[in-house]
Amino acid sequence: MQVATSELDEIRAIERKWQDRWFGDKIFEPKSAGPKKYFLTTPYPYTSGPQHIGHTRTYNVADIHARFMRMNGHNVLWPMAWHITGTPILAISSCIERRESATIALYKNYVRLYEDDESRVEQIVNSFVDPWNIANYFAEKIAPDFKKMGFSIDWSRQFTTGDLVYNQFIRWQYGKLMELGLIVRGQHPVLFCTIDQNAVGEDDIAGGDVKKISIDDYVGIKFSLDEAYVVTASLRPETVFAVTNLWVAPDATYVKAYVDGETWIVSLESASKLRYQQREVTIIEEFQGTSLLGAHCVSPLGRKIPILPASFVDSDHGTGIVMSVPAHAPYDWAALNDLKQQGSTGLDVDLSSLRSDIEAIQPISLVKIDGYGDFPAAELCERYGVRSQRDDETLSHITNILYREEFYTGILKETAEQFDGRLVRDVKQDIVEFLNSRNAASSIYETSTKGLCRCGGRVVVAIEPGQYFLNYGDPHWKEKAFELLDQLEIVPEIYRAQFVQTFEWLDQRPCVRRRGLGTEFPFSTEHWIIEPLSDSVIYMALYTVIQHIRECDPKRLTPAFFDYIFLGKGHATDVCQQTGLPETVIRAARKDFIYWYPNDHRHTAIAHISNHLSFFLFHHAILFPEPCWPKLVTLNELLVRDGVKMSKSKGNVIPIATVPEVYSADLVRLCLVSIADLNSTVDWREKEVEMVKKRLLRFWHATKRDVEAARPEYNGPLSFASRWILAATKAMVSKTSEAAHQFSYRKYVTEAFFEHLNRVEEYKSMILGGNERRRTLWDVIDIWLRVLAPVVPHIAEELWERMLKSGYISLAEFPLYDDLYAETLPQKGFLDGVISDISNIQAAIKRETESVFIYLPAQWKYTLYAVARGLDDPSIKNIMARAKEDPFLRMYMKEIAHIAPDLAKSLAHEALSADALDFQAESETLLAAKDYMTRKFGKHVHVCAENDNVYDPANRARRALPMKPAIYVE
RNA sequence: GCGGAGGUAGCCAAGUGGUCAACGGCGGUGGGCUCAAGAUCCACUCUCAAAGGAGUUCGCGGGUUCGAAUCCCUCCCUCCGCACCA
Repeated sequence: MQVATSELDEIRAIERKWQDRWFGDKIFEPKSAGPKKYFLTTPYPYTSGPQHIGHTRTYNVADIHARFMRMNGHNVLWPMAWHITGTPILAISSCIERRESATIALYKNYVRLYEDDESRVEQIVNSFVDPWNIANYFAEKIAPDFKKMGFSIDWSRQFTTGDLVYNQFIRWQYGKLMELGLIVRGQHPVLFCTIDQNAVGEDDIAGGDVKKISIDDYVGIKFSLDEAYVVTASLRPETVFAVTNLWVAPDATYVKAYVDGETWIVSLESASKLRYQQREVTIIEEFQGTSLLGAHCVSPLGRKIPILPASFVDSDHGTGIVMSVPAHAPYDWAALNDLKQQGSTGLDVDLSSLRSDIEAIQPISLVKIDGYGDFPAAELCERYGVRSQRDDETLSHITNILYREEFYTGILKETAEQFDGRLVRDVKQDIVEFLNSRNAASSIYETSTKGLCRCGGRVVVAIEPGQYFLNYGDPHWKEKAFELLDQLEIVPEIYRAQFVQTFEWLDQRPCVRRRGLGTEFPFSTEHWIIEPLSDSVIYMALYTVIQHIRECDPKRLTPAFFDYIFLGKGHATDVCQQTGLPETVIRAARKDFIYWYPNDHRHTAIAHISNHLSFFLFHHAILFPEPCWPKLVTLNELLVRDGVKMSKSKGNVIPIATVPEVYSADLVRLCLVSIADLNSTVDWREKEVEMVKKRLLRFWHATKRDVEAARPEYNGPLSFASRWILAATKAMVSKTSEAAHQFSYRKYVTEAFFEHLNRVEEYKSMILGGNERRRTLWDVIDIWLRVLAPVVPHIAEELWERMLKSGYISLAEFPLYDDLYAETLPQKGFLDGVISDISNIQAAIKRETESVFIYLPAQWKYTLYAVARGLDDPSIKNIMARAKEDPFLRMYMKEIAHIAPDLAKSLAHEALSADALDFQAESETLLAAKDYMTRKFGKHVHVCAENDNVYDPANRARRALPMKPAIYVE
């Protein structure tokens, strides 16, 4: 917001003017007919709040490309709709209902972007207790925001994923998947709120966006104690071979309970959490942890081990009972150490009766890892200076280090009996089976960290019975998906590997949830809602027909109808009879679908590769025939601000709604593509924006002046400078066109905007005025504006109008490349070299000078160069030999011997010979630029030739070489 | 750990076999303009030399090549994804 704004006012007014005209005239709503159709899609926004400049990056790339394609004669359809499915909107709604101040403040700020009246803001936010109001409010506001960016979207095809039409469409999709046997049922652990009695997502968890909670799959290991099992929970079951004792928290409450018919001893908290995991739990008695102390239980391996107290044990984690493996677990080592040096436990427990047990404990070494001895936990505790089990931070840090090291590189020792020599990471499943064979293992889920639901309830792991899954692991489905992927073009191509990776790894995935907005799952009497990532994968197809069916009675939109329009199954007349829909509607929908599908191009952010985009491809592969498969996916990286990720909590988000006030649409559009290529992060920095703004204004003011009058009359000859700028403009057309086809829009704007602006300014300093210049600039601008139009359409449109052009530049034809005057390009390169040499020399001599003499080399030197270039092997020896054969060159053998070494060297550089000029071209260039150079250096510039008997006091002329004339400054 | 991307001058960042001491921007220095500031323009901004020159540079270390920022190998470091979350 540091950007000074007033000088942009004129641009902003222009932007509003053209947006009104474009959308008023509906120029971005294509006819469903004609050659070269181009169907482009981008994600429909999730309407839980306003869009920010980060989202804008994606749409900006899409828009620039859409505009480029349109100007290149394509019939472009780029529609937009609104995603409202899922729990986030619901979560916000319930926060507002609970009058949660942070959420209310946040949403008031959002609404203030659009409303001036504070009482109205209040009223709108209050209405958000109904989630539909949130969805609808932001859907209505994001569209105008996109218009303010000038995005060339067809707004006539909007829908939301909560519309009845959409629900029918999704039911058809899931009906198909069901028929194909791709939906399966199963049990599945989820995060669950104990108050809401519902599954929770990241958005439901307090601080869930910062502190991620995941589900850990623990192995419960049963230790016999009389008729009961003392159950521990471990992520590393192999350590059962090195267990020396168990730890309990003496102050905590434990229970003896029937769990699925067995008697378990676990903490009270654990018992209640187990109930959520489809277990039958009946508590028999409660007691304090102290009463377990000193008991000896029997490990699954038959070892007798004592139960001891430890203060680090959390009764609310796992089962509240910990398997002690002092050799490999830093906490255990520290706790054991505390006990052995009595008094440092920090617990009010009488250890006297446990003394002999404690003394008897010896750590058991189990895992071999490089760089450590038998007891890595001990080594790490010493290295990090752990004093007691209460050094929680250090212990948790070194536990992580050690567990990772042991898990990925550790090898089990003979202590592990039949698992001796196995890699730790490979052995987990076998250990579980081994324990199971002794009825000593049981699966227990626990959250990775403790969390609360926004409603205040505890988040625990629950097992949902009868969850529906999409079976992405189905071999036939996978095969089809890979087939599609092989044909799919991906830009930037580097992301293909991530798709392959995702495709290989995709397996069963839950596709319904207990709550949220969306489409009810059609094959269950229970209440299941198809979740957001599962209902948003083939909606592109709906865009092609929505205008025909929007007004239809949704009940008539049966599977038979969708089968016909999307798959061509059956006959229109039959469908008409079955559904009661007008046959014209059915036929028109089918026709439009056939015209627009496939989705030629989908552009989105890389975050979607491992989910949305892969699902998009999977579903298309199985539901649609090959000709309807997507053709191209392009991707962009994310956007950060001053090196920091934008997020609500950091308060560094720039909403699109503020763009027209703080910046300008064209400015933001230009910045977003000029800062970084698709495959790198855009870092939004005000300084850089400021720089781009200055250039943009410079372009605007200069070009505005250049097109002030009508096209000037000029029929005279064109000077070198004019021919060069025309050729350079055409070369720019060719370079940008190529860049656009490769989606290198950064290159596109660098070439078309920044560099060309410099070139035009240089041209203006080469030729000061007159009709030739005015006329040439006019012709340059005519081409230039059309190249810039996709990026800065508003300014381009305005200047186009001021040039008295008819029609929108947005719909004009992209300029074509031709090579008229192309010979001036190497000449200009030569001139630049000479100018830079003169500058160098001038800078080096540091004294007042008046004149510059440029000496072009003698003709024989050009001959020598031409001869040398013709050699297969231009070595010094060969050059000399060949020169000797030439009667003309033979006269200069002494000089040639001097030049040959450098010549041989420079000929190794292929490029030098490619743009070689002859004497004629070089002298023409220098003479044409003489006045320009004189002005530039403020000195008389003289162009002479080496043989002229010319003024040459320093005897420099003899150093002249082709492409490198001699220079004397006096 | 697996998979992916990347490490380039004070900072950001282009460049993927020779036109590379390496585009561009920021920052810095000097200068023009101005009463002055801002804005703007010009020059310089690795080291040395100072008539267009030389040397040493592109994470570390090796290798291939007439020639490497660019290709190959070892290592070090950073970022992203690894699921039920949009």
